[in-house]
Amino acid sequence: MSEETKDRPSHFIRDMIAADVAAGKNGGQVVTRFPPEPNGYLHIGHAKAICIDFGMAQEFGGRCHLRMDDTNPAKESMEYVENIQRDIRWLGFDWGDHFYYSADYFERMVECAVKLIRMDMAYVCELTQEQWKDYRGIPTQPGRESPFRNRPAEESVALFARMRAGVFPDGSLCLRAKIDMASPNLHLRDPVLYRILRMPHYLTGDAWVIYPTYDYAHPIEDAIEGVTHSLCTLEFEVHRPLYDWVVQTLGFDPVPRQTEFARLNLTYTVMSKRKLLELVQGGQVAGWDDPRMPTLCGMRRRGYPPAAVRAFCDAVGVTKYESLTDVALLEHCVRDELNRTATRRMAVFDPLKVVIDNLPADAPAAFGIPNNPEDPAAGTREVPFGRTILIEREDFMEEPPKDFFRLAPGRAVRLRGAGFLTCTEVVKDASGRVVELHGTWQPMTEKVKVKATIHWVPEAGARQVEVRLYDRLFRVEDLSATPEESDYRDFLNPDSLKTVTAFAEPSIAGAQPGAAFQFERIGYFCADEKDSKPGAPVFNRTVTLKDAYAKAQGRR
RNA sequence: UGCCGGAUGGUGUAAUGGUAGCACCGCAGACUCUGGAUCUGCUUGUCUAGGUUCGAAUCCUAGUCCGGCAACCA
Repeated sequence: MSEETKDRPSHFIRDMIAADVAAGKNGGQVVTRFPPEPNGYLHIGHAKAICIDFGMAQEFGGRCHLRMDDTNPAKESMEYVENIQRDIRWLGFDWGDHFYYSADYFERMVECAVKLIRMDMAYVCELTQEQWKDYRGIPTQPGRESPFRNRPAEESVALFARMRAGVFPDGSLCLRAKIDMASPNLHLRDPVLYRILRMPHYLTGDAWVIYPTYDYAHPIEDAIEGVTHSLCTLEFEVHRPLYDWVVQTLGFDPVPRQTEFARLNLTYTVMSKRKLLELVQGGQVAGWDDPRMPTLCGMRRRGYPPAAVRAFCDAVGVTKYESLTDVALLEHCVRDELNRTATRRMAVFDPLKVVIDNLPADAPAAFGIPNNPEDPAAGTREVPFGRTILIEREDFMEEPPKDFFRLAPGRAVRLRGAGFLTCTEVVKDASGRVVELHGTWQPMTEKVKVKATIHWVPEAGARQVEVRLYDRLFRVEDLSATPEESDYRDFLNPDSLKTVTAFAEPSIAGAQPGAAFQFERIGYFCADEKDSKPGAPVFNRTVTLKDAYAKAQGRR
């Protein structure tokens, strides 16, 4: 076990693999796989699976294959394949040379199918889907055997060959396993192995008109690749007997072993490729990589560091309990990482002008302020100072309550990295709105006793930047507990995006796309990787900073 | 009411017959050139009922509740 993972709490899958390795199973080898279907983008739920699949292999000195589970050409495409690869690399995992497609094995799967037929373990069935529904039976009652179940093997072999040759229309015939029509497990009631489907496959084009089903293809793929531990989510639990039937009946040795764990659910979001696709197509979000999306590309654009996502996946654990994880845990992991790594800058979102009346001629024209107080190695940057500065409007109150520590008439605060400011005069317009403050400045050497430090920006040289303030996509915590007759889209948060203009210190102009910042006292932001232009970055709010004062206000 | 699986504070997760712990959230305080971070402390939990045992979250029995399964989807 590697250093990095040694002190992590264990879970049942790690324990199982450790026991297998200790027992010398598979020669002590650990081979896992992550098998996405390329019909959508990867989301945070997949991140959990990726961390488990790749993480277990890494931890036990094995390998993890990346395999496109592309046995249904209907919704699959190369665009998805490429983005899946990019997102996994971004998350920090590498499959080396072990990249595969289910389509790689199509020919081999046909050979296996013929073998099954000749073993009298499969047959070509001519029942329509309607008829089959009737033959299959229901959970509480056994099904009936197909009239085609006992046709001679060679007849099935011939029909199967003609199926492949495109002699029959879509859906008219199929190849079924011959297992047990009375099984209490529906998946064992002569499941379909191959269906006829005239649909171009993004990889094989129109080379095939028959496609294997997941239940048949997956175990064969695992077995061919030498996968030892086939880890998947709970909904495949009832498929496991079929998985085992396939690899055992075909005589693979050794056989891969399937183990299931609970998928990840997060509060305030949906985690289904179908729904995410609908949001994209319906225009409720700007695309798969909209920063509000729980997709990996959305989180990247939002500014979530991959290390934070990995830390989160470690933190949620691995069990068979279908839980709903509080998104606050994810946000905690993001803050934790960004606090250590993000470059500090100052930006004022709702400016209030302050004129310093006593600024001496020899006052510093700029201050060197640390880029990251948590990391001295990050150095400092120069922030120009001058007679007129901008402060946050909410950092001033004309009549402050007792628990407000910031600027007020006659009161002093520290200006971040730039000495002290005392408010001497409040200027209002005709409507009584405060439009300007006057004050006096004292250098930091004077050690004025203050209870707060506020951020500021020099009026001259301040850069106006576009900032997108993102909030949760949905208004309700648990979308699965929503009324039956409602649609998840009814619960979209109308305030999930607000675009504002902020005034930032001059150095912000040099922000590189994708770079992470903390705007002090406000939150973490990243320069948008798509919309930023040289010298004119656009920012996405990653997550706010905690704000104890605002929280206390909310309680009042 | 068939099969498979699951239930530990508000949330997530440990403890595998021997002091129910950790993290997040929340609350309180200390500290602080970010009302951030950090540090300290606190509240809250073994689904129910029986049983085995010196001792049960853990083992047994019977219930309850929740999730999944009846695509030629994955």
